[in-house]
Amino acid sequence: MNDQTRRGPGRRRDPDARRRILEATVALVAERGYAGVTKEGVAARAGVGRTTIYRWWPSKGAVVLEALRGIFEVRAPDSGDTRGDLVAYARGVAETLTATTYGAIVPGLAADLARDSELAADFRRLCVAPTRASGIQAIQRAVARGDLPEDVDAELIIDIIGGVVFLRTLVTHAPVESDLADKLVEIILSGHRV
Amino acid sequence: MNDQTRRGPGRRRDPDARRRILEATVALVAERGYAGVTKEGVAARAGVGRTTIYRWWPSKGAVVLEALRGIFEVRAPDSGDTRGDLVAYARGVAETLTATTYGAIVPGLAADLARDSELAADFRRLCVAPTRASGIQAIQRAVARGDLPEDVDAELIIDIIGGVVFLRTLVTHAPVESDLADKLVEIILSGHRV
Amino acid sequence: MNDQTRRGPGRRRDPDARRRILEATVALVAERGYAGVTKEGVAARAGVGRTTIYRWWPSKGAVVLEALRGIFEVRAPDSGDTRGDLVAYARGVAETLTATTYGAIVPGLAADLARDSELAADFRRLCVAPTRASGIQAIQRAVARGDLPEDVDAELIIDIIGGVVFLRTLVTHAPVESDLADKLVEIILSGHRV
Amino acid sequence: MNDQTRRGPGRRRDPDARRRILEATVALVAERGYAGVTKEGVAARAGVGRTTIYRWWPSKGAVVLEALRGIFEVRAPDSGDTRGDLVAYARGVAETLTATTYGAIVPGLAADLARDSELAADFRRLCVAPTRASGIQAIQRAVARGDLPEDVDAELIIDIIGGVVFLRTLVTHAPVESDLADKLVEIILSGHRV
DNA sequence: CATTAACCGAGACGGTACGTCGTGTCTTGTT
DNA sequence: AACAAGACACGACGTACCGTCTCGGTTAATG
Repeated sequence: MNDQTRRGPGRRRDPDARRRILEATVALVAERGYAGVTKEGVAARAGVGRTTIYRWWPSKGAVVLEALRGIFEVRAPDSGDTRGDLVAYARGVAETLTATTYGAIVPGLAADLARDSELAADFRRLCVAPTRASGIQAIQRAVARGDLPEDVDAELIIDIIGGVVFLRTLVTHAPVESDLADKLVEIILSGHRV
Repeated sequence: MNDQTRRGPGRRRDPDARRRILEATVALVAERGYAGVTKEGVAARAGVGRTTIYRWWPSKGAVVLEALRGIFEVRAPDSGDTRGDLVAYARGVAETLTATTYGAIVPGLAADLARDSELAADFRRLCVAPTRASGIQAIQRAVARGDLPEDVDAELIIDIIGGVVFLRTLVTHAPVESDLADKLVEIILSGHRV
Repeated sequence: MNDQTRRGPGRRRDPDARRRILEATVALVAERGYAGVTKEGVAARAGVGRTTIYRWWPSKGAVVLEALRGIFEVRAPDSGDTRGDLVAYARGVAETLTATTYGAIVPGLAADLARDSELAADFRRLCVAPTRASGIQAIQRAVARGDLPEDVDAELIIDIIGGVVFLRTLVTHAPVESDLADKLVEIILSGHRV
Repeated sequence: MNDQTRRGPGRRRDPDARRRILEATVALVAERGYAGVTKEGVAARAGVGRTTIYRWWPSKGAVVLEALRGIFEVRAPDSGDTRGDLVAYARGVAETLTATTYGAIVPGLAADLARDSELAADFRRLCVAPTRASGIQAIQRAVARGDLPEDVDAELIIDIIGGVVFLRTLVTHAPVESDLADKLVEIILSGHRV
């Protein structure tokens, strides 16, 4: 989020302070969930002045995002087997979304995203886009292989997979069964039978 | 949510106070979004003591839920045309989720749902269940008509429709195109071709 | 500063909280001087929410004023001996102004008075006026007795006494000798010899 | 306060930086009063690093003192007329103390003087002593002339003049009437009638 | 018909967190 | 060596809400 370029003379940013802040954030999210994270608490836990957080991040969401962006990563394999690749992708999405930390973050974060479009853009860029891109590539490979029609709406397929898991996790709190991935991929492939 | 049984001698609940609270809540949600609603603000706007809110609702989410549950209602038509009915349902869902008020509420509310399972249960019961039930009935009629196989996973179909719209509205902030409903229903019906 | 009149229904002001606040203020002034008093510190010491202080006093100066107004009290005796009464008054003023607590407060308080005219008015009304009035009465008795001319400027005499002590205490930090009162009164009486 | 001698190799003190700091201080005192002057603000206004201020002055009071010491200067004339000289001196004191800038500084500065004895010493040496010395000389000339007795307490007379004006300006906020100087000198001279 | 208790408005209270400002110390690179 | 720039930990500020609590009033069924 911040590069290491110089910015005129003066004391440089202290990488240790930033590290402690991010670690404290991770710990607090794990312990108390997104709502339980406060700048006050992070600063205290990190042994850092509250001002330092304000200096580098505009909002709580931004800190959490940077601290936890690593967890939002799913990659579709490239095995040559369309069904297998898509199922693996769907399973990855389901596992990530139902994992403890993710569940502790996303609902609260989503609320902030709705009010902070810059944060939302960062979230999409850092967390959503790479995963989606990986899924879309898998679909494009399937098209190349002739397993899906050329005019397939890859975005929509990705959204179907993500949407169902997202909805069940965050809204209906319905279980994400182990065979959900298979069922979804079955419908998607059948629905696009060439 | 509240019965009208007597409760000994003394004054009964003042329906006017409740009404003013709910109206103030609606107004505040519209003006400032879910996060902008506070018990303090509602009480002030409603000309009501803060205590009165505490007396009748356990949380801000509960007030908002009661004040706005009416907006969460989609019903699938019963025209005899499976595709038409499902498209109408999908369009209804999309329109509701993209409507101003809904967008102002759901992200914040979802954050509270994640921390308050009672509120989550109420939300599902009052807002989610009726809409889902209507969609499921439409699917059951399609099965009866022979348009969908008997072993169709109706829940999953409903979740596909809701999930895509939900995801795009709240997370990816992607546009919900006018032909989304058609595309979704096409995939679903093709994916279950008997 | 606040009377005990009703102000509509509701929980009444808690006299215990106010008492604890004022006591903590006195203690902090004694320990650390006026500049060492902070609302934060008072609240912590008094075991009180910071808000409670903000509710009842508009500024730190106002709290200190209420907590310590008792110390600003000098009364001229009425012995029938003009010189004796005035000397006693001057000695009282000198003793008060050189006393520990007073010295710890007044310079800092004076700085606030310069920026807060309401506070300044309260200070004059509560702390300055009664003492001055007592001195002026002594002068009027002297006039009645024929010890001072009828057209004497009583205010000026009071200000000479107070001014010298004030100046030495706060600005020049010069000692206030034990015979200062006698010398001052001598000059004043000689200067108005009838 | 600082000489221009060399001090080993390296860059010498930048007189321009000092000048800019003092000018910025004067401007800020005029605009916002003593309390409105901050090291941060001075540095920003002067286009100077905050460190530079710390290097040369130990406290805000010291900067203000150096920036504004010129305004604290009253000199008694030497006309040969005792009454006239003393009245002129008293008028000068009154005018200085009631002048805008002075009023903006002294109350706040006095608060700092009470806590910083070094600053207090500097203040007395630079601002108070010369003016007092001038007044005392006028009194000594009066004694030489036979207008005042030999054992007159010159310090006390100076303090009477300064004290009354000081008290009215800073504490009672009473007006300093145009004939105050005459009245004071009248009392003083009558009080020492030889 | 008087009692009486539930309900209501108002708001005081101890708190938590916010975002801002200033402080004094420090570090870095430039002149 | 002096300087600008500014990062850092810290402390205090004034504000906004929170959840709990205590009042005095109103009101309507019950005794």
